Amino acid sequence: MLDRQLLREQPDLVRRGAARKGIEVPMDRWLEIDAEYRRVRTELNERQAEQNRISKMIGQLMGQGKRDEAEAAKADVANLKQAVNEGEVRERELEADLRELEFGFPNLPHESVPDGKGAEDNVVVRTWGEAPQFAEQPRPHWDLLEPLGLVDLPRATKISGSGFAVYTGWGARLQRALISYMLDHQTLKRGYREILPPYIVTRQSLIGTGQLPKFEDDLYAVGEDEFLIPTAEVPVTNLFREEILENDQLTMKFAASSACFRREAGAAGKDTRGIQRMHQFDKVELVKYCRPEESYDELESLTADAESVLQSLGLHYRVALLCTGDMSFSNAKCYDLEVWAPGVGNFLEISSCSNFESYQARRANIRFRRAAGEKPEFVHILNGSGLATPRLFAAILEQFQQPDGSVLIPEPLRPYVGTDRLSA
RNA sequence: GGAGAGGUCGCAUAGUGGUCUAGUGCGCCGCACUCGAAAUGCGGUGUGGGGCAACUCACCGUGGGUUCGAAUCCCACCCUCUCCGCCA
Repeated sequence: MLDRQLLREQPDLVRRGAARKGIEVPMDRWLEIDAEYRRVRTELNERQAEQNRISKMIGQLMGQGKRDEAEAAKADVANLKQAVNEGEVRERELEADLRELEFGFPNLPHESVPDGKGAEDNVVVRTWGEAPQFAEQPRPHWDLLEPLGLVDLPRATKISGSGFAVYTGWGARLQRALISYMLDHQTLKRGYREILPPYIVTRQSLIGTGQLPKFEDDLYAVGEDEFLIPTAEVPVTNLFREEILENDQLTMKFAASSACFRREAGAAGKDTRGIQRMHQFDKVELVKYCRPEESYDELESLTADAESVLQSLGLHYRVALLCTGDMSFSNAKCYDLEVWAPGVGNFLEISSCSNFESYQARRANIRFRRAAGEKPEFVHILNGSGLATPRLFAAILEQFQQPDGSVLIPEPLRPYVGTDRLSA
């Protein structure tokens, strides 16, 4: 959601920003309705004031026992009452029309975001580590999972359908270890507060973070108004919905692990092999609430926090700054972390670190007050995966596979997994 | 799931149809008094919207309704608490 003041006063800025994302917004239509809305509002305002005045007078007349005059005043107010009712209906319609249009306005890209059409125009801003060298062609993770007994995909399909994984034995243990390791890392070393959120949220929460009303088909519904979370971002960002925070509470940093559920309707073709794209997966999500002037510094440090997991495990990766054409609807700037998968022969997207500025805060009505007596302002909200487990799992298998078919566990992970090597 | 009680301005409370544009206490902010503080006194202290402004409108869990007028009456729903049932 964008600021109405901004839409009103700088429509060209909004139009241009949306155009950079390849979206044409109905700006003229919005301005037209807004003008009408304000006209109706002002007129309604005056009529309500008049009605209140007369009603108060009737009260006084009744108190003085002047019944006839009171009855006369009642007759006078009848027309006014009808006009007020009609005005209220009209106002509600216009307000709903405005909101509907506003849901279709994307967040505007930050000036530092490069223009572009799609993934090919993203800019790699840095690369960390070296790609491990192999004497022979390294195997993709889907060829390693079964021999090592880590995942049972056929049986997962049998019990749940395609797009699900059953982690077995050391695979299940590695999965659990990754989550514990990342949570410990982010909470103990990077200052995040741990959150274990519910996996089901209401429709209202999904509107707050922007998945609804546009992307209902991507979600698993478990009732009329309840849905499985597609990411812990949803419950964590909604924690402070409709609240006004104190200035000294900011910046707040949360690390939440959860299962994530995504239907991704019709997701045929891309990245379907192995465990790269699942309907259910685990993820540690980082969420920050901060003051507006700090959000771009916070984006850099959030990205660094997510990267630090990969660095601590010694995984080769790169960071891409997404271009306007590849970034999502509601963010203003976004870095993707891509981990090297030598078996697949590609970098896998393992984290997206985004600054939403006030876009989500405005939808979810999350504000803060700089000092007593001052007007509340919207906070800026950021989030990023830190990290998603299936692709991290896959990258570890591929980067640390050995000639004998075993996989070395990175040093810091060993206490969590309970072994230094996975072998058949 | 059943029965009962309840949801009012940060907190606590008052308010059962018309000076409620919601009172009072606490807290908070400002001012006065003071060398300073405490105490005391005075004033202020919610959110959103419209208007250049004076000002005004909406909001007493949410949504409807009755009425010239609703915190107050009616209907539906949500949530909290207590008890009962069921359950990991």
